[in-house]
Amino acid sequence: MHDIGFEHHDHSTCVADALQTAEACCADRKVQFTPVRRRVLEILLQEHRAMGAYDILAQLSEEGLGSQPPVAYRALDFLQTQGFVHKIERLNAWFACTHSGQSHSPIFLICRNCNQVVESTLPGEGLREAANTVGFQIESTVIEAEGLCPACQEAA
Amino acid sequence: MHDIGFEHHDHSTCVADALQTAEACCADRKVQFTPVRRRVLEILLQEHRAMGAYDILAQLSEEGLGSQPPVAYRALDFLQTQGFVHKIERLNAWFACTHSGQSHSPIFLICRNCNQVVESTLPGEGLREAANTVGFQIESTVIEAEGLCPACQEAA
DNA sequence: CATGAAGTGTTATATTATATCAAGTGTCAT
DNA sequence: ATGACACTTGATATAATATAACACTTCATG
Repeated sequence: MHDIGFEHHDHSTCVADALQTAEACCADRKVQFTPVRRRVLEILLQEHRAMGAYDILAQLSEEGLGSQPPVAYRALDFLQTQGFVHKIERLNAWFACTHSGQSHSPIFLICRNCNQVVESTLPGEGLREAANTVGFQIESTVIEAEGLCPACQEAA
Repeated sequence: MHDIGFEHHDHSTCVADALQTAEACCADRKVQFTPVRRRVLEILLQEHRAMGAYDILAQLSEEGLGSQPPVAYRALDFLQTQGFVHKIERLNAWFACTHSGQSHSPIFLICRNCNQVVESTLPGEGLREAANTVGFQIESTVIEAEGLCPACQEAA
């Protein structure tokens, strides 16, 4: 039993479960869940924290799974596209998704002191309320949406 | 008259106005609105787009206002602290605030095609609704909050 | 005039991310 | 089976973003 997230959490089975979910998901979608991709996801699940690409690369490298940046970035891009990990823009770091498989718009609560990250979802009421329910004290927020502006929608 | 934001906008006076607001604000707060800081804000206001720190630095450099990265980053940090510019994490770029002086939680709509950025604020209803009102089509969102988790609040 | 706080100049370096080309692997239509 | 293609990986190089550290100046103030 470890402290994971902002509360106690039994971490012993969730890594294996999440890997299995991802594997099944890839089979469904007919995309390849290769050893490197699997291992990168596993590392992020085990550590259960936001990790830099180069932290992950260091682990891969120790295990002979590749030692150059593109190896890590490709795997991370793949996992992100499949929705298994998210990039935390504020930290330039990556985080294993805790709702893999389900389509969702995640929000992240990042502790500036211990660097712990918790993934949540936006309830109807808003970000402040989501934070309140877990006792998180917000100091600053990043809210950005990417898409097409009206002019570019017309042009397309 | 130029197209600024997602609609027509008279840009001729707003740069000067914003600079004046910033100047007054700095006087109030007894912080220094130095030439470099002023010029960086002016560049961002004039361009009215998200710019990389090195784009700004290039302009400063042409004008003899400093040629090394720290010059730009220091000015940007200052302007951000004062609330005159925001960092767009998704783009690693900086954007002059369109609501300087007022305290606010900004949200940003970023067009992936033309790279135009519009700053808005979160109305009661939420991000989707804010986008809808200006005709922006959201494809992905970044919602991150930084602060203190419950454990670190206790420790403090 | 000594002192300290804030700002700038400068060198060096750290950190994050991508472009590009070569080579291996599997699928599948012919 | 084999040639064409899509996809993945290996490897080299480099780009882009950001910070550490130290020297120097300026200016307000005790």
